Amino acid sequence: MSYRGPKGTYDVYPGGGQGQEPHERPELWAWAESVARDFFRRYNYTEVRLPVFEEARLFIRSVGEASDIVRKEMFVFHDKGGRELSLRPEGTAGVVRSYVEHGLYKLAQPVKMWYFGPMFRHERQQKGRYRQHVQIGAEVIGSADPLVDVEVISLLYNIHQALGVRDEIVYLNNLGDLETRRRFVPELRGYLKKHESELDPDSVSRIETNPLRTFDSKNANTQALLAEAPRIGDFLSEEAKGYFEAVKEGLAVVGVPYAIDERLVRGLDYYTLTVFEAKSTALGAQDTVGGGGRYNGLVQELGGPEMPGIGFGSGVERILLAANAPDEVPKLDVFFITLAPEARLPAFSLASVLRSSGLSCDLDYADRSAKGQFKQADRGGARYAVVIGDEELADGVCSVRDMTTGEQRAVSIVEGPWELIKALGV
RNA sequence: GUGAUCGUAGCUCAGUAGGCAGAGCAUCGGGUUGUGGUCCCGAAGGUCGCGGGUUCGAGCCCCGUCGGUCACCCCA
Repeated sequence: MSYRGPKGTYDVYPGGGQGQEPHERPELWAWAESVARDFFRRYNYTEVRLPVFEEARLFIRSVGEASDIVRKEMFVFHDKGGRELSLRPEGTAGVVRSYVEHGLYKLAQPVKMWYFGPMFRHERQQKGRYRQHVQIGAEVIGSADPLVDVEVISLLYNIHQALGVRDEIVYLNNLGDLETRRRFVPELRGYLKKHESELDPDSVSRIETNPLRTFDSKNANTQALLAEAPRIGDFLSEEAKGYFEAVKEGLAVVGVPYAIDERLVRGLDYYTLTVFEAKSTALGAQDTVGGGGRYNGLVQELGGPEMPGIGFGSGVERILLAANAPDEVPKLDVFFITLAPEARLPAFSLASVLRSSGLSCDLDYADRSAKGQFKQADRGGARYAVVIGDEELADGVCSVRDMTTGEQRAVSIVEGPWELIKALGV
C-alpha cells in the first residue's frame, strides 16, 4: 500500500457499512450534525466557524501550562513568518479569543454560540480516541446565572439522548471560585506530601503542578488515600455552595439525571465552579462522551473584560460509538435505466430536470447490462426505475417501474418531462 | 510517551509440519438478445503491510520498521 492516512486519523467514506465503524459512515455524520443543529436552533445558539489553528500561546495561556494537553498533546508548527501556531486541541480557547477580538461583550449578553469541527491532539490512539476528532461544542459567555449552567448541561444531555447514546450518566461537581481554590489547594498538597511514598509516580509529579488532578488517578492505592483526603466540598464558599445548589435544583426541574462526583476535576485549568462530564458505559476506557464547565476568569485572562462563561465539548465519534445507530439506507427517488446508446442523452436530460424539481436521481455510468442496471437501482433504494430503450424511444415514452410493487407503465415524454414528473408525484 | 496484541482479495476471515495463495460476502457477467430484491453458473480481484535475514524453498521462523487494535496516561 503506497499511501495511508496519517496515524491516528480515520476516513468517512462510502461503503454501505461493510467493515466500517459507525464514525466512518457518512450518513451517520449527516444525521448527527442535523440533529445537533436543530437543538441549537431551538435553544437559540449561533453557529461560529473558527480557524482550526491558532497561536500556540492562546492554548498555553487558556488550557494551562501544566495541563497534559499543552505539555504533550499539541500539534505545534511554525509558519514561514516564524509564528508559533498549533492545531486546536479544544474549542473553547478559540471561541473566547474570537469573542474578545470582535468585542462581542458589547452585544446583548449573554452571547450563545456553538461549533462543529475537528480538534487535534497528538496522542496514542485507542477505542474512541483519535489524533483528529470532531467535537460538537457550545459556549455561553456573559452570564453568571446558574440557569445558564443548567441550560448548557441539559443541551448536552438532550443532544446525546436524541442521538441514542446508551447508558449515559452525567457527573457533576463544583470546583469553587478562585478563593475556594486558594484555600483548598495548599490543604490538599499538604495531605499528598505527607503520603507521597504511597502515591503512584504520576500523582507524585502532580503534587506541585496540579494537585487537583490526582483525583483522576485510576491507581487503587492513590484512590484509597484520596478517600481520606480533604474534600473540596468542605471548602466551598457560601456563594459557591448556593450556586451549586441552584444548578442541581435546575437540573432536577428540567429532568436531567445526574450524579455528584466530588473527584471530578477535569484536565483544563480554566474551570471554576460548575464542572460536568457525560459518560457512557457503552464505550471502552475512553468513556467520556462529552464534558465541560464554567470558566469565569478566562475572558479576562485572554484580554477581555471580566465576563463569566461556560461551555461543553462533545466527541462525535464517541457519540456515534455509544449510540444506537439507525440503519437507514439512503433512498434514491429515481434510477434511470438506459437500454440503447441513443437513450442515454434523453435519460440524462430527464434526470437533470428531475433534480431541479427536487427529486434525487441517478443513472448508470458503468455500461452495465439491463440486469446490472436494475440491481444498481435496487442497491440505491430507488423508489422508481425509469426505463428508456428502443421501444420507448420509438413510442416517445419511458417505462416507469415501481420498485416496490413491480408495476410498470408507460409515460409520455413527447411533451417534455412534465408527464413524468406528474407520474412520480412530486 | 509506555506495554500487550494483530497486519493474507473491497469487507470478514481460513491457511495444516516451511513446499503451486483459499472461502464467504461484496463487485462484474451469464442463466432471462430489455427487468432488481430469491436461486444457479462463471469471471475478475493479491508486491500475504514494508525492508532485511535464515533456508534448496518463507504468508508461516528471526530482526527491524510502519500501521491497526486494546490498555496505561489523559481526555472528547
